[in-house]
Amino acid sequence: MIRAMSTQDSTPALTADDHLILVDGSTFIFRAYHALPPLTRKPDGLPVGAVSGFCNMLWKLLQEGPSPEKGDEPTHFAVIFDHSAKTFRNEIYPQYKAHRPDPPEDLVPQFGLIREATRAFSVHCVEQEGFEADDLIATYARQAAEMGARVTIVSGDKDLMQLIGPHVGMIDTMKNKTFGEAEVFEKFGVGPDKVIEVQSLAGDSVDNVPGVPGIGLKTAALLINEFGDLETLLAQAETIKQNKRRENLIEFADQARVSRQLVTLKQDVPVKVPVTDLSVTVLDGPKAVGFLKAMGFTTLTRRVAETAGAEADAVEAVEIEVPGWDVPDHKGRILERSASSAGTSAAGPGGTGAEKAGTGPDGMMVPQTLVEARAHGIKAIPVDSGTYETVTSLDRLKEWCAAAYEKGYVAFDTETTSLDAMQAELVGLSLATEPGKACYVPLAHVDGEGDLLGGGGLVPGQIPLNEALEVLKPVLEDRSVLKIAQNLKYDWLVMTRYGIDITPYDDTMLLSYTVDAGKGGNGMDELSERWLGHKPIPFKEVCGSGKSMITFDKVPVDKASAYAAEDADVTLRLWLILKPRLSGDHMATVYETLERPMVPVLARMEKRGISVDRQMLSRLSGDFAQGMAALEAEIHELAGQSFNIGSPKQLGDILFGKMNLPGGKKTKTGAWSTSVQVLDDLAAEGHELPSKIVAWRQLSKLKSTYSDALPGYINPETNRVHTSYALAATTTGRLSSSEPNLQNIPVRTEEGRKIRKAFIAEKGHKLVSADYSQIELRVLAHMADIPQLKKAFDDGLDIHAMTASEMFGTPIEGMDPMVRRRAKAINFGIIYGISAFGLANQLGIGRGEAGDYIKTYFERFPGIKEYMEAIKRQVHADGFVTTIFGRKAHYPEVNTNNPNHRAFYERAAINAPIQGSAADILRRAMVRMEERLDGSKLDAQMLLQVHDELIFEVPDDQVDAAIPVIREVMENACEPVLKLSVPLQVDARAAHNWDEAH
DNA sequence: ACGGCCACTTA
DNA sequence: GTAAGTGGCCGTC
Repeated sequence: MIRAMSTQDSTPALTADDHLILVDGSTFIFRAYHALPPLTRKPDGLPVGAVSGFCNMLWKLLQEGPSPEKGDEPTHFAVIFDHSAKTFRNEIYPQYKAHRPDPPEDLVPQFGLIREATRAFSVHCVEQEGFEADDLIATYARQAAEMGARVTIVSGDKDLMQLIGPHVGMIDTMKNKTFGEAEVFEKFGVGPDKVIEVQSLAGDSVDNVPGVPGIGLKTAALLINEFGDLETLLAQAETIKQNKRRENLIEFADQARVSRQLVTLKQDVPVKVPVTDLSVTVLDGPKAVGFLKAMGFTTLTRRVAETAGAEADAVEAVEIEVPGWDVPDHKGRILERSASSAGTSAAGPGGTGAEKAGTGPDGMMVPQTLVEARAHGIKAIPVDSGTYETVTSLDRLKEWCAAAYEKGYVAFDTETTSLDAMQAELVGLSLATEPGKACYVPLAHVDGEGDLLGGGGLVPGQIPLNEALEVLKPVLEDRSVLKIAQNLKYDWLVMTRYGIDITPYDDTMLLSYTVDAGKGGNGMDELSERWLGHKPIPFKEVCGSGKSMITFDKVPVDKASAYAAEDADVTLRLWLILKPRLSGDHMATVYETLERPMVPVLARMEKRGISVDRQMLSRLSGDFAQGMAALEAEIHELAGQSFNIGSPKQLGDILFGKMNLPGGKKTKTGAWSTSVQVLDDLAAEGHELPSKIVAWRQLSKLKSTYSDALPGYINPETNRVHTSYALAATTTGRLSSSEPNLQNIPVRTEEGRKIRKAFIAEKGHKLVSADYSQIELRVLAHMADIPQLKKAFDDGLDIHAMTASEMFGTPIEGMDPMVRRRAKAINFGIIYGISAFGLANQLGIGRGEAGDYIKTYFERFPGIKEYMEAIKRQVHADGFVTTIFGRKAHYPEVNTNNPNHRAFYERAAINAPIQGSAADILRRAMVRMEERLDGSKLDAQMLLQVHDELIFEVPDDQVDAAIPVIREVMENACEPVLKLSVPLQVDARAAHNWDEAH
């Protein structure tokens, strides 16, 4: 509740019981504007997104204070703003913050509104000419701290971190992150008192603080930790060993001193409003309600009215004048959204999402806020690796298993000798049953001190591996205990090799992917920082990296224990937070049907692997090398000199410098472009060299990426290649494949297909390739409901020829192949969120002509145009789009003001439901395929997935029986939940190698 | 030793 | 114009 304090007669000094909150208003405005979805006031389109974020933040702070604990409510409170752009710093260094662009036009009117909002909440609003908000904050913070009061700075600005100390804390409400000395140390590598020294060396490109060239944060911290402060360092600069570093420190000493002045906050501003005057005053209910009503923030209006005891209906919205705002800004780009949905989105972690949140119409809590409440509770228990148990006896292990039974769930994680699950050996295993309650069970640590003899012996005190697994197996396979893991596929694969098939299970990575795809990574470290505000011990701190990396079994047990148990602890906490987020919007169905069941399916596929013909690849490498050598000689001859053909830089110098060919195109970084397009153009002008370069590059790629590299992936135990599929790597729902990537094995050229021929079936078997024909166009025809397309698919027509016929009026019979090619390019373009620029590039025609094609296409297929517009509306309003099965793909930055970025996200959003729905269908097919083949008499095994294709290995005599089963499962993959209005068609073939099967 | 850039491979 | 991963080069660590 708001603390009522009198300010009438006296302004007493602050005491230890007081708590001053200083809100950095200026930075908040910018951050809120960029982080939150745009929001405009209903009647006139006045932009108010940042205002909304600000009001919600302010209200929450006034109500609760910066932390949920009781007694943290502020007694003193002020919002501090920058007065004008020019400050005393510009006199020291004119370029300071000089390259800042003007604020976006729809932000400008919100500056004044936010000051008004501050006053409407009866909060002090302070700014002073000649000083930045940061200086005022520094001054107030120092004064209050000297009086013994606590100070909380509300800001995300790292420049304010120098103020942090015993009395002064900092909180970033937008990221839900608090900063103490530990966080400062993490960021700057020094304590708050040395932040200035580090900043003066490292500089800051955002504020245009120069610093010393060649010195970044890391080096700066190193130097300051060694020398203490800037002046000492500069005085002893001659003693620095590194040549360049020493020279720069000497040459740019004065620049560093100026930088120091720029970053040092002024703590003695002659403030016009004394700190004692900043006490919290009684909220003027009607005043606040009047303002909020005028802004159209219905939810917050109601809440404030309830709390302040004001009758919302009785209060008139105040008139708000915004200079220069009379014409509504409707460029069709910022869509109106209900105030209630925008209102609370600032509160959640990862808060850029615009999903439905907050309170329902009757004020009841809906899941999103429950999730927030829960997250808060979980965060309150610190992650502390000192509290974990190292389990060294069977009795203790049994206790932990009993705790898992008691709870009904347990988070677990395996530690192994390798990132490759097919070669990894179990080293230990961690468990967690409650936040903060976790253990590590070391099983195979060795004392490998690296000496030549000795070492290699098991560290004493570990439970024998087989005995531990005997105890754990019943728990890991018990239906009544849910096993929770992060990226379970890895652990599942490791454990299945030890004879344990984990079930049932949840996977926090897949939970995150289901609800937040597109918002960022789903790795544990990232999720931990996002949801728990905690940075787990990095793997490389335990095992090192690069050449000096050690395997986990060589890690000392205590160190391993801290790392491993923390992983289980964090995993459990993430589950507690993420699992409830599945409620609503069919997210649980998506998780249960498209994500979770994929884990064992993919694990089995990876485990099976595929055979490659090592000799064939080796011969190919030889052939490619010969071809390259011949081309190399010709190329050097034509160039008149020897150079590295693989270096685009050197090649550019030769072609466009020495030989003076007409270049023209440049890359992003300003270098000459030597892309195929450029080289092909040169070849078309009759130059001999470029086409040889293109041919050389093709061979070089085939050799290095495929024929040379693939044999290195053959597992010595199985003699097969085992790729790794990532389930949560793409925004759209596709899988990705790596180490090696088997989803980009060459197919287009004759030379390339030789690589594909090296993928072979085992003796007595065939490879069967089954691929969906035009699955994305079919999905589009269904989603956008296009009669001509649907009919064409029903009738089994050539879809590109039909498109051409529809567009250009030419009959399908005897059609010019070039006409069909254009239509095909357009069909692909549609799937990719077409642009005239892209189509023109693809077809080698002018932008205008390409635009005409698109126009004609939209006239013939108006439903496609409508579909695209609907998607754009949706992604701007909600921040995400959905597939036919309800999978979400988020585009949190789609509302950016950069027109190019905006268009890019719009195209991606148009593509996502098409690509993603197809990916969903594949996933459904794969899950069922595994069940179906498993339950049949067939010995057919699913080995690979390549986006629209599945590859199987089938005994010779079962091929004819397997193919109809495979087709049947794939063609009916949508059913029974969805009846596609277009048939799915699957083509399947069998052969000894992949090239001929495809 | 690591990361950005460029080029090339697939659906 | 969409979605991915890998390898070589090259500059900064």
